[in-house]
Amino acid sequence: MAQKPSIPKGTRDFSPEEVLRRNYIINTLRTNFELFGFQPIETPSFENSSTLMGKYGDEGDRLIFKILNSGDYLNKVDDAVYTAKDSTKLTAEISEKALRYDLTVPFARYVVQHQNEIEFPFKRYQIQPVWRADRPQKGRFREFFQCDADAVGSDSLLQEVAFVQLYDAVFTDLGLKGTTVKMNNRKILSGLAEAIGAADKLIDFTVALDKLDKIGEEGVVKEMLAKGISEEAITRVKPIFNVSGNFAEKLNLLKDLLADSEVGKEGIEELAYINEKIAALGLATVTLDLDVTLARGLNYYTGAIFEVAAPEGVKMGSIGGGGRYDDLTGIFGLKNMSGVGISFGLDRIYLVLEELGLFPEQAIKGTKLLFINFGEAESLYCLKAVKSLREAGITSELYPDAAKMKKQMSHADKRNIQFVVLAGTQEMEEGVYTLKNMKTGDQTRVDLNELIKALA
RNA sequence: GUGGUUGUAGCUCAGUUGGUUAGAGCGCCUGAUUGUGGUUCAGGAGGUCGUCGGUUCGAGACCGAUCUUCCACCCCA
Repeated sequence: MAQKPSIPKGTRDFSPEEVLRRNYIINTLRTNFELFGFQPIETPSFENSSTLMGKYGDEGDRLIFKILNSGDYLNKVDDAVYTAKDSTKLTAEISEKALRYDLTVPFARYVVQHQNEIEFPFKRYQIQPVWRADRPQKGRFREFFQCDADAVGSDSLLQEVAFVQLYDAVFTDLGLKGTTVKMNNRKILSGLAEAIGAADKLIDFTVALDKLDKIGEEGVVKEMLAKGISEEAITRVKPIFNVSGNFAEKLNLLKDLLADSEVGKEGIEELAYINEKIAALGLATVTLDLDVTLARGLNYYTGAIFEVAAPEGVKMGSIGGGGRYDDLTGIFGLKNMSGVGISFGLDRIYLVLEELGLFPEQAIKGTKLLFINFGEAESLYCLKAVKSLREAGITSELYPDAAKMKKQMSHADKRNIQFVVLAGTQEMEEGVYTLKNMKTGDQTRVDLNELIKALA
């Protein structure tokens, strides 16, 4: 079947069942975002290249989908650039638009562009697809949705507190028990690097540290050595490789390590503040934890760092993450605008809910009742009932053709429709409907009012 | 971007060192059953073996390219 049509790699079609389930998650997110006072915005699928390029590092630039200019774009290219075959330079000349790579940079652009209309602090949420020219892997696609909530224009740590509560509210609503919100702080990481005399190697240090649960202590040490961090420095920082205890106990250990680091102490204070407030307010299902190894290649996070781990026993990486960036909008010329935000990993949450069987039947049901079509007169009789049922909020429909009964029944069965109505001449004469429960096989004759009552 | 891996019916997969007409299960269609689906029984349809090229008397199998799948790295949600 060579001629079979296909979709680009890393993209997906969603079946009706999948869309219903995704919508269930998205609706839960949207409800809670709004409950917490976040306002929805949307931005275009594509931006000017200049808005996106250079914001995600060299690696990021490579992964941005570029959109070819319209018209005879090659004809306008500088001859020297064309003959040189320098892809980077050529790209700039033949493409001036690119697909959205994440929601954060467009949001920063939005804030700067509309700064005079926005009332600060501004809290927005945004649920839209983004695109990356990455090589697909399990759970990694070239088109996927991001579900972000961010707050700009406030340095208050109460924002961080609210985000922990937001995670708690969402995962509680989804019935997902046992998730852990892991927190860290960029200032602690800076402090650690400083304390061991490797302040200049902060990024290498954190990237290596972040891999602890993946490659183990030995692997991390090896990578740090390879990056030029001294053995002595590594020995000093080793206690954090296997810290245990609760949030406060871990903080105490850090206090010793970071006693001489101003920035480190600041980070500890921030985390302690957040932990105290959360402890006083209480959480329903989420556990708040401190994870010093949390670093997630986040060059732009300056304060809090969040990551959400799925319940233990579920083989799944993080299902959410976020953090604070003090200079969110600086790249677009608006200084001193601090932002903090979190993201929910829709696809991964979907996989976790599916694995644990947590999608509620109710939220994903389609049509509840199908009327079997026996002919012209009977259809009209049925359609009158359909109208009343729909007014009563009951999803119902009439099979469009007077096809063989077997075909219609089988259709109801395959679509998982729980009830069918058989209404032929007999029922019409008596003004009743034969209602059949497809699960139990039970059949009863009811009038319209009873029919509505039976399905409500 | 680097290294590997996968592709045979709608789906999941067999297919011997290269040898007639490529199979199974499930699904699909028809009938048993003209007012009863899901179960059962009988029958049937459906494949240029991802694509293009090469080796060979002969290729689903071997070689090359390309696309696709999945995995590791890089990076990331």
